[in-house]
Amino acid sequence: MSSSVQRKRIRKSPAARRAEIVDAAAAVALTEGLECVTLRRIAEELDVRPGLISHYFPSAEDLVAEAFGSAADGELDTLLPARRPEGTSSEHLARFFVRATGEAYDAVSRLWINARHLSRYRPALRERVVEQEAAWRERLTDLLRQGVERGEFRTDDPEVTSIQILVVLDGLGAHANTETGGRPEAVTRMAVTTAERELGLAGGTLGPPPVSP
Amino acid sequence: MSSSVQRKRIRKSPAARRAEIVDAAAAVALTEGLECVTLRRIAEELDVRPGLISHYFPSAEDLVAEAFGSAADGELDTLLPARRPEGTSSEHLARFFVRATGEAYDAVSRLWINARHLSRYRPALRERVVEQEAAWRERLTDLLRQGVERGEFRTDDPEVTSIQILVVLDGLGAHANTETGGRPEAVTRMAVTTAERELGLAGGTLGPPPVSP
DNA sequence: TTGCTTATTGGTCGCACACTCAATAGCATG
DNA sequence: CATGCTATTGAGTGTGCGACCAATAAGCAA
Repeated sequence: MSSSVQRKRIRKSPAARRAEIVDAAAAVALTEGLECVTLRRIAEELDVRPGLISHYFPSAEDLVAEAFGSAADGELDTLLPARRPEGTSSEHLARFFVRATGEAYDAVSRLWINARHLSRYRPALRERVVEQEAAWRERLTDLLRQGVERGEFRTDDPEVTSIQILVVLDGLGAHANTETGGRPEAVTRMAVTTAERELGLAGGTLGPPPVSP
Repeated sequence: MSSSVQRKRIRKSPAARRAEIVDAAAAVALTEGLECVTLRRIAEELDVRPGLISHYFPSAEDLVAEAFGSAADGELDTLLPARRPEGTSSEHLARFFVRATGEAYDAVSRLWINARHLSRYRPALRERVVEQEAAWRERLTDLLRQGVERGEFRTDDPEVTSIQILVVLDGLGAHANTETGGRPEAVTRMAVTTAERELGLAGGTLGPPPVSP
């Protein structure tokens, strides 16, 4: 009756199986946390035996690192698509802030906190975190640079500005696990405010204007 | 020979023993991380049997929460002393930034990341984190309010300003476990810059001035 | 000094984890 | 249809964790 009682083996190509494992691990990492990415948990997810996961990832730590990398990659792509066929830089940046401030982003904030903490003990994960930090920074820097070229933004150093924006976002996301009540609007708006200030934009260009009486 | 081979029991008052346990747990939390606060680890630290720790903390989670609370309390007191007999508010705030930006603060940043993440799974710890967030916010708000009263600072809402400063500090501290190279000065200075801007102070009032040619 | 309260021990249990490896069976290939 | 390669299983190892509890002895009070 239940499909969980599966006896028959399903044999897949190494590439396909590996991808399947990484996908499942990334999903678990994003929803339940990186410490739930265990051989048993992922095996259960795919309805295979734990030994199989070990076969593809002889060290469990590598799977955890891969899970984070994959999840972060995916999030970055929806947050700041590499290809931006149409729209102004301001529009792209505004969309970025909408996504990165919405409640749906909490899961991503949690993942980053998770990874940043766990990387204290796991070198393989730490490497991935450093990689992803660079990737996110570069992707945002690219967008800012494009805006500068188009004359939309004005900043001496797009990279410094993008780091500043990301620092504020990290600070806002830090509370994703504890946040209870609402925050003052001046706090919620900090990321947008920072961007507008550092890019020489008028208030309200990148998001809802501060306080409408 | 070795003092670790201790047979003789040392019987202490419950209050003293409990305090001793919490102190040891706080120290381990600060240096090795909250996941190292285990019955066995703390027992070893005090050269007693694990069962004794269980006796004082029937649930290990409560010990972890207590360890974080104690460590955070201690750090807050050296960072923002409640009693400020002498000196201007600017001086106190400047000292705060020196401490909260120095390399010695990395351990504290790590502890906060640790606690914020772990509180995802442990309700008792989460409560403590929320408590400490409030305590830190209030302590900083008090300092800002005092500065406003004395005419040193100018801000509409000291609490909002203090949250903004703390958000930036959280953002800067987020990388305590991965930081490799140096950061641009404009990033390092973000906390001070934010404070100066939001408090209507001239650049350089609260820390080393930006870029000396 | 004796006795009593209770802080402390030592041992045990069950659980979840990563890791190992010989045996097995799916499936593409001929 | 038979065969060989190898993806997959099943079973077992060792570790560290929290929790539990009866037995023990430290040190205070009588």
